[in-house]
Amino acid sequence: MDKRTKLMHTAKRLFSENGFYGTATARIAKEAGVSNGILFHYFPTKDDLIKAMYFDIKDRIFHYSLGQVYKGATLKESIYTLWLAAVEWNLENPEDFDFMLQFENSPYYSVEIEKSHKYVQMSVELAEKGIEQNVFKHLTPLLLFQLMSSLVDTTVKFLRINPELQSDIEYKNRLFEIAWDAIRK
Amino acid sequence: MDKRTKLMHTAKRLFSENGFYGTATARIAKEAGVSNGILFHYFPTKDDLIKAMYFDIKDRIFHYSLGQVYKGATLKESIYTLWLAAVEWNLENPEDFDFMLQFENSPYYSVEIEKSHKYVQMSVELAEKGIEQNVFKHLTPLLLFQLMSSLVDTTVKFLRINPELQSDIEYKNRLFEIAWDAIRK
DNA sequence: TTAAAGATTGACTAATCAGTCGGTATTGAA
DNA sequence: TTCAATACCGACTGATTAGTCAATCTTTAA
Repeated sequence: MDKRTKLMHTAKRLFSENGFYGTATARIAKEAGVSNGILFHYFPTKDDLIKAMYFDIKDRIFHYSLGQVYKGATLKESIYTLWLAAVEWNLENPEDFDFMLQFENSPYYSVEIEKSHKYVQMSVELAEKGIEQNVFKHLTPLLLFQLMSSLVDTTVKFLRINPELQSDIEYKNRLFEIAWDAIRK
Repeated sequence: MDKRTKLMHTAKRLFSENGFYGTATARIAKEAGVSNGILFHYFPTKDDLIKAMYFDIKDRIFHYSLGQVYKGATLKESIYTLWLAAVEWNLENPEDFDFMLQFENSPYYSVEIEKSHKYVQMSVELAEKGIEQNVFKHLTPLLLFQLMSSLVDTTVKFLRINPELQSDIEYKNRLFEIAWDAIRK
């Protein structure tokens, strides 16, 4: 693993444990086993590091999710697949999840940043389709996506505190129905 | 306004603009027009200040919401009133809203802190009632509350970017139906 | 073989920060 | 009026922080 990646891994762990505030760049470098200087070689500022990490995480969850949906699936099936992919990815990557929540609720975040990502663009397109087909409630597509996302986040938080339910696919299906009922007509 | 309150007001503004990370205690004191020492007189540490602010905000939204519900209301009416109260309070107090989101998604936060508050306790009781009456989905009451809360947050964020919809009560009702559909049987 | 570009180091610094402290002013109850 | 508790001040400090820099090593391609 190259040093740039090592830095991001360590930073992710420290940020999710101690927050942006509580994590010194020197500590990131030290625990990553690299020099202090190399951190600023790859990321000119601490903020650059934080932003780079955010886009990296979004990319990874995007590719993971995309690999799950299959052509010819109904709209509900596609939504279900994406919902489940997001839930499971976040459960399997708790540090990424914590980091993302922190980032998205910090002053770093803006709607522009959100919209700029392919993951959101794809989801919005799907929402548009659902509205056209009269399956979803007639609301702004972006809103439907945001509602869905926040329900995914809440579901993940809940399943983290109740790990015994994580493998119960029946229960997960019931959790999906919440999200589905929220957006469907 | 006493200095303790002044400090909390200023801190709220600065934290919501620049985050916990980006806000120095000295700056809070300066912009509040009080001495540096008095901040630490009332709040032994910066963390104490942050936590005190969080509980203060939760108290205020709790009393505001409680004043809105009336006896003899149906379950759906009560939920609607609480939903609307939360949405409007957050819209009218954007700094409190931003502060709270930041806090709840930072390492400061835990389920214990959440459960400790009367606002949550009252909401959970209401959720239990809804489940008993077979009106709500049969899921953990705390989960139903958390889902509701996250839908409120998303709604508030959305209405902030679309201010022209804030006074459209018809539209707000449609936004409420999302939340209602999510939790009802 | 050479030379340029990129990777890497770690000691260093100027700025900033949370929190202290010694002292003064104000209040309120006895 | 007294006295103790509390409110308040702001200069101060020791620790920490993000970011720099001059130097060395490694890689690559001509």
